[in-house]
Amino acid sequence: MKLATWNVNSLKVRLPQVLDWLENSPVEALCLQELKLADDKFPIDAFTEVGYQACWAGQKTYNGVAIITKTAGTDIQRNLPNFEDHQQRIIATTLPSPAGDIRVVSAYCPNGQAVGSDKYEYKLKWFMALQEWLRQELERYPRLAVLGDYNVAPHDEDVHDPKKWEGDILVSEPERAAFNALLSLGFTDSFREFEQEDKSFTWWDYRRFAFRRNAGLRIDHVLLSDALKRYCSACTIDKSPRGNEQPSDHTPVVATLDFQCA
DNA sequence: ATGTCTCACTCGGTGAGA
Repeated sequence: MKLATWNVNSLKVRLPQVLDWLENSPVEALCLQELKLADDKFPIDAFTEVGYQACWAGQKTYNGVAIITKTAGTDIQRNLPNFEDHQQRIIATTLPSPAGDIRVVSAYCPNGQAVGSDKYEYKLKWFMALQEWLRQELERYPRLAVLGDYNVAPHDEDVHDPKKWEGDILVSEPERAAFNALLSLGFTDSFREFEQEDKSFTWWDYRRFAFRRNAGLRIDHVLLSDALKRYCSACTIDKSPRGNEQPSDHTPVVATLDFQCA
């Protein structure tokens, strides 16, 4: 089975691309971020028409997350229970798998704007709360997958020009420490479990022809708990939607779980 | 290059956020 994540930067604009992508890349679960639409505007009918179900936590204008699933999810959780926040950045659900139930989280971690800003402080606090919550989730659901836009490039190899970006937002040491603290709970950055091309990125600024120059960052990740990692046979970045008109500035990341191969 | 894209507010130009 495949699990995927994609920051679509407006589901209203990108819905045809998402439906097209699902048709060509069937997955058990597709985690979406930056829906930028209110709950009552979520295009649930478009997904049910093509055989998918969904759960979502929407918000007007900004943020918003969803999980598009083949089978109905249970035990749906919106937002971090331990963090007072009107911004919709988390949704989680439980899905059946051959190895038993797996817990899937779609996360849109704060961007942080600039190191030292109010939004940066919010980002670091939010990550602390995410860490505490995931620690509890892991106890309850050992098979746990956390997919999303983390807005952190974990290592210099995840940055097209590490010197230019040094200490900047998305790569600063406190942000990387917050990301590593999640891994310390017992998660693996599944992309790095496999051989990958140099300069593999998931996000490119819309400006300055960044995609054409491959001036990107790898900030969208699939974190798998130890109990799931053993089934993971591949993790890839799918740049194909960049060939569309009006592409998102992020591309999908897809992890394959093979329950025969454990 | 303050570079582009999206949405809100409101019908066109500006501000916020990424």
